[in-house]
Amino acid sequence: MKRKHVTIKDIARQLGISYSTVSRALSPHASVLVKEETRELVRQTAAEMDYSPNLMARGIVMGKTGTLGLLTYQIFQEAFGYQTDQILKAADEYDYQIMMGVASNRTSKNPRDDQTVQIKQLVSWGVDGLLINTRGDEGESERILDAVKGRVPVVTFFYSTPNLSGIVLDQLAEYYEATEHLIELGHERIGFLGSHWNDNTPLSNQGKGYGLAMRNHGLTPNYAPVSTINAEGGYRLGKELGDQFTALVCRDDYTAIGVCRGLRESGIRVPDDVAVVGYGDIDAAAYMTPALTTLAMPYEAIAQGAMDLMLEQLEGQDKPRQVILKSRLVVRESCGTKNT
Amino acid sequence: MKRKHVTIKDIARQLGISYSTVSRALSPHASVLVKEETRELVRQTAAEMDYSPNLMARGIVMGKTGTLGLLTYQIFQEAFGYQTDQILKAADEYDYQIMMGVASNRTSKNPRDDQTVQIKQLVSWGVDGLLINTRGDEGESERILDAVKGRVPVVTFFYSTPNLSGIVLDQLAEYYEATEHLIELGHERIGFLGSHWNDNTPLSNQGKGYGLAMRNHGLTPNYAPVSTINAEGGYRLGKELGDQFTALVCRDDYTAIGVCRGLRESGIRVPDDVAVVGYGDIDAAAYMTPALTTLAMPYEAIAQGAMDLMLEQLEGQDKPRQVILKSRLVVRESCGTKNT
DNA sequence: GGTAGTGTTTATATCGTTTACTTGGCAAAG
DNA sequence: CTTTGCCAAGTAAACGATATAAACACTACC
Repeated sequence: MKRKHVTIKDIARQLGISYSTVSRALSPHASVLVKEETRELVRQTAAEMDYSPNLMARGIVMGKTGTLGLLTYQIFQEAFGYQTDQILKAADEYDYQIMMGVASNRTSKNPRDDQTVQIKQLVSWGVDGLLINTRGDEGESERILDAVKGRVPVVTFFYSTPNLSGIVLDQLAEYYEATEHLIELGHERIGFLGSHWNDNTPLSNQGKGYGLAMRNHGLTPNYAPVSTINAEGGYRLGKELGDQFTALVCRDDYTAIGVCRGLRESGIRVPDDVAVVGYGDIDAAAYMTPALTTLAMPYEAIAQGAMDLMLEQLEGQDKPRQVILKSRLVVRESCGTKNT
Repeated sequence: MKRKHVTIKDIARQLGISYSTVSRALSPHASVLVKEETRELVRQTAAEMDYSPNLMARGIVMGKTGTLGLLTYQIFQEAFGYQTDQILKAADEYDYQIMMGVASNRTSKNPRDDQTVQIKQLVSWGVDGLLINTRGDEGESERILDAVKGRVPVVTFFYSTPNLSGIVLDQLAEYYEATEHLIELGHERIGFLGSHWNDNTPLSNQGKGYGLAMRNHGLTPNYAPVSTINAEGGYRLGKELGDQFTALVCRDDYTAIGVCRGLRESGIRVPDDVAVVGYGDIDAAAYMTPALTTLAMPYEAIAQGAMDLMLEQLEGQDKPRQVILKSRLVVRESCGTKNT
């Protein structure tokens, strides 16, 4: 089974012409230089012979590939999926192909899961730029900067990364708004289900926004740790929460869904006894019972914005620029109403 | 802003040795041929100079890239995410890098969304093989075969593709089992919410399995069309279903979640009045109220199996082979119990 | 001292492209 | 009838790597 790919030389040999002519005829930049007649002939035989250009060869000589690297993690969650889909679409709009890298938390024999390793891998593959879905952890910005070493432009999105261009989701403001909404509904014993509320990572802005809103209204913040983004963690916590709170702000929709279940199994009703707010607005959020009040992230704007920043850098601009976006609070059933 | 990448020649010049020595010293295949001393020296200066190998150049001369193309669609749904994640993991296990293509249903100015176009693109990028998440539509097998033209090995997964190696999910058996479970619970007016039940696409096997189970138990199948995989479609249908059925088998979990909501809004209780079964076992399924009875797909086995088939073909085997897998029925609350 | 035999390094060809740089026609101009 | 000017096609040099063959040391042996 020989899997020989047809090359430009094969076409040239077949037609008895030089291969540079074939190259010119097949060139996407139709900046003349070849007789229309031969161009047509070449194009036609190329199609007949199932020729497909070797993009590696092209990339190597042109010095660019028309490809952007997209680095994500936890691809299996809906929010990441929506985000990825929008990025794909935005890149497509400008004729860029996306090469994906996933740096998950999963452990494997080789250290591919590491963000740094993935970045180097993508750079080695010759991407023209790097779009990085940040996770908001300690020293992330420096780590990225160090891995890239200025070889390609970088645009991050989601959590802020100083010294790098990026789209930042203002989670502090988002969680302030969500918490304030609960306060306005009359709640006082409001808990935050999340992580990193007292360190200085960008990830901590969720808890910070919540805490600020609480204190600004003379209330005492009360945090409960949920370290992973899944329903299980929320569920377990929900079962042991008791009547400690009358409202809960969650780090994500999965946790919110889990906590609703856990509360219900302990005989606590949502929203009658406890109001719940999630984050992400996954597809199920609007259709579960009770329908989940949540913060809907502006996926499309993030993707569009990230792409804009990328194009800006590809055109030479190298001063980092940050664009701040904010999720929209979608009020549904799970947070209850004023007279509860 | 010059973004010159460091090459093997730069290192050679720096060290005053020939670049072929550098190449060998840096070679991953440690099949000797270079003095340990120089190897170490080269490795070290390479690291210092932030050298990263140009994988395109390597790929072009070696004739293979260590990369597999993964073609998916509707990446934003959880099931696809889980599947992709498992594929990534399985590929990683064998030191293959995944290059992703997404052929969604979305419309864009250029026809990139087309499966055929994506396949050609991935082949052009020099992938060593193609893993294709099939969608089960008309003529898919021929379309893939025609786009690939035997240039690279192909392994499909999910829906069956004659003449191609692949992992097939036996949806007929799965839906037979789910339907039979409902029948055993005493239901007779069972409806199917899905699509393509009366054509001959692989996609129609869901409806076929349901229909077969019904008829084998002397019941009459009753189909309701749901063409997209989201909660909205199920929701709308749920609101107008009335008391037509006492049980529903759905094409996916999103539809199931939507239909539960729709039914509830019409004053119909799940599972007391209507039992519901979904497909996919997304994270929310186990934690919603009522917890969703659903078919859990064997993501890991699919990924592992697909990878095995791929390796088999990479090693020269070119006789197509199909492996059949089956989802597991996870019984939860939404289908109720015997004495309803 | 010449031949053999190792162990290392260096030239050189190659992979599939693009892209200056040339060359070969052929018509218009001098 | 030579010169100028264009257009189209051919030559050859990159691009960044690998691989094979050739060159070079240096020790060992007769």
